Amino acid sequence: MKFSLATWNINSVRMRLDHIKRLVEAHNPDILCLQEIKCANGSFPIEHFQKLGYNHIELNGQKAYHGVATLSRLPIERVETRDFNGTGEARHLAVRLSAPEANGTVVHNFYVPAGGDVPDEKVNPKFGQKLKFLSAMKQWCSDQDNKSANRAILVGDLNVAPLESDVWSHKQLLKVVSHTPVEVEHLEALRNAHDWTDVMREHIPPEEKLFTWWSYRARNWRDSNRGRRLDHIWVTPALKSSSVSLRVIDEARDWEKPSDHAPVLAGFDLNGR
DNA sequence: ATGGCTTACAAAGTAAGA
Repeated sequence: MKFSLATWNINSVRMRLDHIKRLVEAHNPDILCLQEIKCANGSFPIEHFQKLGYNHIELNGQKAYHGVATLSRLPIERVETRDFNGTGEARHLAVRLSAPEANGTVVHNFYVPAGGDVPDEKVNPKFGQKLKFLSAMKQWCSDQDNKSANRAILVGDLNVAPLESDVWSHKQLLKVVSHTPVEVEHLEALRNAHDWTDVMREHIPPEEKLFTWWSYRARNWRDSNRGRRLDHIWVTPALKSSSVSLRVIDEARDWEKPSDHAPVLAGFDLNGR
């Protein structure tokens, strides 16, 4: 069973309908995982996605902030949404691929809290909440049974750039939220808690700079290239060899009134895996 | 100069993103 999946922090789904159409026309992902849809479920533009052929739609939205959506051409079943911080914010959605050949593969769509400006939980509660969210995710992974048999894909805006090559300047970002050592430690502990594979870095060597986000404030995002890799695609050990292609669709960052994140597109082949 | 911009919203200025 082959399929493609795109993950994209869309920064308001209603502002970006043309961009979604453009991504679909150019790359036609079978599954689309969106973050920061910034609308309640009732305001989600379902018809727009149905017209594009996404007839299987699961939402975890909230008004104005955050919110995730998973849209699929392949049949999916909603599994759950989890509130890792107990804040009531919409930051997770899990669905299962219904096809028997998928052997129960689950797709987790995440939007980890950004964490505010100051990387000190004593003066910035949002930073503490981000670390708490990552710790709760880690605990959830540790608690899973049958870790070697679990078939799961975890994608989304994890809001941490773990490697030196995941930011434009490791040295200059050590005290900037998203690349501080304590955040990287939390992300790595989470990854190790289920032995997740960082699919992007399976395809693109860790020596090579790789970004998925560029600030709106740069005069020319491509020339200054002060990016970070905040968006991720991970798989469980059972799916380690299932990822057959990967690309950051950075041209989307050049479209008119873009999201500050670019989509990440991955191809999977579950056959015999 | 990694904040210079962008978004949502009982709507003008806040809050939030990262």
